[in-house]
Amino acid sequence: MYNLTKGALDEIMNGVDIKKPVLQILGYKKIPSSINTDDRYRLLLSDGDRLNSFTMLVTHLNHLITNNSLTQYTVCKILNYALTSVNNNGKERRIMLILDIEVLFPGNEVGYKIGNPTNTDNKSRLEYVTTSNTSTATSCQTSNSTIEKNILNHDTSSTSFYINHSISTIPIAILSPYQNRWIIKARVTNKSAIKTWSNSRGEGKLFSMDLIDESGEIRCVAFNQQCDNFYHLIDVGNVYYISRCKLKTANKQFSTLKNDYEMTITDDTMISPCHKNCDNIPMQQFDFCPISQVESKEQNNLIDVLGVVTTFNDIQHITQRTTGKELIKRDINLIDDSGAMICVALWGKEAEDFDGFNNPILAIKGARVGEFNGGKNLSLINSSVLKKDPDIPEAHKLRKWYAAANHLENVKFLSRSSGGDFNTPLYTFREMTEAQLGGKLNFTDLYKVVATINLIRVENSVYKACPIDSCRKKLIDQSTGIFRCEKCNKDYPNFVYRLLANMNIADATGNRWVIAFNEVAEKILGISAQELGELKENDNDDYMEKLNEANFKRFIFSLRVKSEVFQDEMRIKHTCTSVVPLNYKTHLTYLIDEVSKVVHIEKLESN
DNA sequence: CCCCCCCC
Repeated sequence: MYNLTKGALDEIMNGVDIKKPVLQILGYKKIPSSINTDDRYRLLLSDGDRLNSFTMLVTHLNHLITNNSLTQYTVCKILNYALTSVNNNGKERRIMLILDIEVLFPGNEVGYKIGNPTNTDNKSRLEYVTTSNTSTATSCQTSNSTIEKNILNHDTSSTSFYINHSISTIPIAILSPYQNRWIIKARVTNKSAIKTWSNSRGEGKLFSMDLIDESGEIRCVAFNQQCDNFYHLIDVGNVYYISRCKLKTANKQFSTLKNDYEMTITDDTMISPCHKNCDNIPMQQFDFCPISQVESKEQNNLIDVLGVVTTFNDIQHITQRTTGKELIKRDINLIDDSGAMICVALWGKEAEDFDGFNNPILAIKGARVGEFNGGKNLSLINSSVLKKDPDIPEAHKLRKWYAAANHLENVKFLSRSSGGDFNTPLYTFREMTEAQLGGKLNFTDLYKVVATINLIRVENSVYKACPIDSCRKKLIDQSTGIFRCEKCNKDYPNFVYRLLANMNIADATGNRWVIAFNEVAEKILGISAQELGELKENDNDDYMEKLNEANFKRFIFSLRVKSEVFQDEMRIKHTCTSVVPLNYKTHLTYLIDEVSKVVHIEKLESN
């Protein structure tokens, strides 16, 4: 009824590569773990003849235990495993590390122990084992040092020396601070730039890289001298033999890599390129989260996404508030077949060099989830990896999806920019009036309009305001260096400049008088309230010129309609709540599904 | 030994 691969366990423990053995689970045990590390599970396996409990599940398969997929009597196929050894009270013990497993028959369906398996004897553990297949990597105390000398002291030109040898490497998944004298064979999937730091504990430089093999992944950091020694030897995408790094507990806060540890390069570390038999070492691994699901992710979560670039903004120069540091940022919009679109922030050189034309596909590992204006967004952080047009099946699938029509219909926009609100309609002035008359637009509703500034009223565009945050009323200048606030009923020696831009803006269908205050007015005028106030004080011509510069500027205005009674007359007031500059380079990120309308307006205006 | 990820 159930065909187990009889005799497989003994053979596996003796280093014979058994392809996909079928085994029965007779039990499992949680291995006590230290704080901050994942639990490890040890399985009791049977091949029908023999029992063996020196088997371990790789931690990223722990969910199979917790979701009860690997219960007693389960018959499963071991799709991939690695043989390794651990130090067990001074004795070397071979361990079968299960890297991938498929349940053939659930335990409750099988319901009994197959055959009458007996304990394997786990002796002869120190003999050297050759393996022709690197998937059954082995580690053996006695042979390691010789191999290390042979392979790692060679310069890169003579790497062919060891290519066909069975090098005793261990899987990344079992690296721990308690393992020494190991070698791993791993692919570098990401390499940071060299970074310098300076703090109370000292200063220095470092670079880090992400390493991956069949069993797992780990971050590796090189400081100072080692940073200089190794930085130029490492190429992203290549496979290396790496030995003798120091392991320490990883700080999960800064990395998405699935490993409890990270490693530091030491004086003794040796790194040697491996050019052959690397096909089994995986490339970058992603765990893509559908964009629609980002909505329910918590702030600061690190996630992987795959999406098509629909639009991208110009770079922005930003001053970091806390440090005054100049930052370069670029926002791009990603869409995927989950029907959602999200704004992703790139920083620094990555932002500067980014080319988003022709709708590239981006795979991003470890982007940070942020919240703004009630929406969600993503931001690349130091440890994030950005891959453009990756050659992976998911990307090809997404490309096909994007090439088909309708992908921008019914898109859910997860991000809210400060400029435009996706939820507000884009109207022409005529449409806005019709909407009001038709009862579609309430008097408190926001709407957007693409318009040009005809004229800014010069009078009162900048004024001296009450320094009290909650007041901000226009002060009466006593001409004695004392300013009176009638609202507070107080005199102040100081004031703050505030802006009030009273503008006439027009599109092809009409025009309106609108008012923009402070931050929004600063954006429109391209000058801070303080600067404009000083300009007005010092040089009226410069002040006038600055204001006139704003004429004929084009924006997407977000406007709020408000009615008020003024001198017994009902008036409608339009307040500008935000603006997005419209220039030929700006991609209208927030207007994806309304681009045709913008184009339509532009045509009208050019007539 | 480092990086807590920037801005609207």
